[in-house]
Amino acid sequence: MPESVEVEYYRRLADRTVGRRITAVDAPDAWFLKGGLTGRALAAAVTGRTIEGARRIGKLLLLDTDGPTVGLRFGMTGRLLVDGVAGVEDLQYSSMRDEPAWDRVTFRLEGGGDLRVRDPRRLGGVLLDPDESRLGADVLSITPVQLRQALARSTAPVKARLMDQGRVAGVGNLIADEALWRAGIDPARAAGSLSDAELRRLHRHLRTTVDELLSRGGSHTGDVFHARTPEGLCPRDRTPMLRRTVGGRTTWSCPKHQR
DNA sequence: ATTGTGGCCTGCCCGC
DNA sequence: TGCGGGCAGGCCACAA
Repeated sequence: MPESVEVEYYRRLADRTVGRRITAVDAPDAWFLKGGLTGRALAAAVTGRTIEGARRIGKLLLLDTDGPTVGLRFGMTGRLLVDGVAGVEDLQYSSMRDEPAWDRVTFRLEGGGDLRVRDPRRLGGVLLDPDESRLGADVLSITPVQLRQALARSTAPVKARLMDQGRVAGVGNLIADEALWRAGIDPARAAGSLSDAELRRLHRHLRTTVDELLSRGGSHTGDVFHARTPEGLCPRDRTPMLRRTVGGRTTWSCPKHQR
């Protein structure tokens, strides 16, 4: 599903729209417009505007125009298409069908072409001038100090804190499980119970996990991904993987080396 | 404030 | 062969 890795691919794809002017907006699905936004208001705000940049904070894609900023969220099944090209071909848990009925918002661009969000399950959304201050440090650039601050003095499971977008932006279920597996930390541990050494280890693995998933091609390319089954064995020590719900999410971990 | 839970969205997969 | 239940997880509302 789109975690920070996929949204980073989307950002790179969206770079193709920089310098192009928006001529029209199609927003047929009112549910997809968030924060009281209407199709009419969105069209009025951005029609005639030129896209000046594409940024990403966590899982939020931001399109800066010479007017307002458009925020795009992809949930777990949303794909970005620019001029008919998909930002991600292989999206776990979504559908690869070419189904225009799933286009929830389309920004038509001058001279032909467009940028659209295709989301079968409608879990994503569009925001106008989203409040960026509500997001924590981005996982691709988070510092050890920021990670410590995000986890310190919390009794919540470390995995839940990692996935709290207001503390660390961009960690979804697969990245959380992969990084904690690599760091040898039990996802259910209280976030505030990590030692300095464990915090440093987690920070290192978080960064390298995301770097590797980016170069491999997606959040589903982690070492532990194929072990997320009832018969799955830990790729490191061949121990049967443990399936639990942690932080409200299906969680796979190794009961032997994750402590 | 913090933490946990349940609901929403709907295509897809499995078993009968 | 068709059908129905369960599942996936990001996000939000709400409760304690």
